[in-house]
Amino acid sequence: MSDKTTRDHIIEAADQLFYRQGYGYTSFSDIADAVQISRGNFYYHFKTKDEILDAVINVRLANTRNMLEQWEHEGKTPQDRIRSFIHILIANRAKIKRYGCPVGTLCGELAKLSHASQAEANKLFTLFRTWLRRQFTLLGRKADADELAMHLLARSQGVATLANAFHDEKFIKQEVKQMYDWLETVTESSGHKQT
Amino acid sequence: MSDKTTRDHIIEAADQLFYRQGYGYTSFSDIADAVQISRGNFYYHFKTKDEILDAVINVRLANTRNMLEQWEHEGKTPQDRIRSFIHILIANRAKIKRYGCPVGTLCGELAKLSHASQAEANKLFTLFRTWLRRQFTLLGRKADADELAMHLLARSQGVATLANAFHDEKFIKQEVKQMYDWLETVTESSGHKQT
DNA sequence: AGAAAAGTAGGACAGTTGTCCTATTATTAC
DNA sequence: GTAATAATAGGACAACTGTCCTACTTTTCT
Repeated sequence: MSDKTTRDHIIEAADQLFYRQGYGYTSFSDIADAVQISRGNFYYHFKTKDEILDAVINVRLANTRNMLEQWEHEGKTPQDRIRSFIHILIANRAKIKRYGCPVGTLCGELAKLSHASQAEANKLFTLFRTWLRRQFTLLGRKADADELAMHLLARSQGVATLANAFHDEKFIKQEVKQMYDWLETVTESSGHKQT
Repeated sequence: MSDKTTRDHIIEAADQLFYRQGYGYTSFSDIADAVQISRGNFYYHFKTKDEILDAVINVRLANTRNMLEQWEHEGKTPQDRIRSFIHILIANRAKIKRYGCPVGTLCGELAKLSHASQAEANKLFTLFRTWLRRQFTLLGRKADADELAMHLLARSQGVATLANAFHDEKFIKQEVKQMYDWLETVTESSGHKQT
């Protein structure tokens, strides 16, 4: 173990810093300091800042895929799996309170920057969207599966944004409970046709 | 009319640029160019960048207060007034698609920056929250008025975030319709419990 | 052991940032 | 009309940015 290369350490540090401070406010020096490496050496591993960003996004994409796959295996029913998604708000509530949602804040920042990697970052959203859509389809809501997926995604994003602004963890719990309830109603009416 | 001082023009330009590009990515030069003023003269009106930010936030606070007051007068019922709130997602859908929510993105950025004006910016959220809470109270939902207000705020934020990421206006309309429906259910159950 | 490759350090570079100063012009007050 | 004040322009300043180069050290391979 601990076979991580310097490159991996850089990506890891950048990942954290991009989340906590944002991409634009994180400098080469910040990352170099965190990894305890000289700024010169840095250039050996990454030519540009955009290259680091791409690497970070790719790592996040890989991690997300793994997480979704695990949920897929762990959850016996689509409801269980969707509950796993909702639960990340609880599991990460402390960080969300301080830094917001890693996906939402990154995509938001890159949008303002009109950054070239915007599309890549949005794939993180798409990953969740597609996965959720599949779960809702399995739930018998094929017709509005995507709508439901987007709805749930949006609610998660809203919760993260407000929890961050108001520094309020209790609000997260409050909303998560409502999301679980909402999921029940979706499940119940799954055979029929109702919202 | 057109009695706006140079100072006002600066604030106006900064307001726009902060929304479109974000606070951190907007430089003195950007604003000076927009107002067609030299960077040197700029310093005469604002000593620091933070001063401009504070001025912009104050203008936004004032505008928001006016807007809420207008809704208060226009709407005959609390339902009408809350509908006015929901409707801004529709009215501003083009800008939201491109730049996200002005309040949410600013607060998010300042949170990452740990900026001193964070609390001031959050007052924008509080303004909506308090106003919505009052409307829900008038609706007979005194007990959970704040909860409902936060819920609606969160949903708006989530819609804005995703509409921005996916560049999707149709999603806004879709969710707004659901929010109107949700408001109906909140309204219905209000009279029965208590008046 | 010695050669080749991989990794590291330190600093140069030009550009931009926010801040600040001074000289000059426009406006106002008496 | 002249003095005082307000407003503007242009540029200096140090600090920082991302990028890039070169010299040095460590590791790997034969």
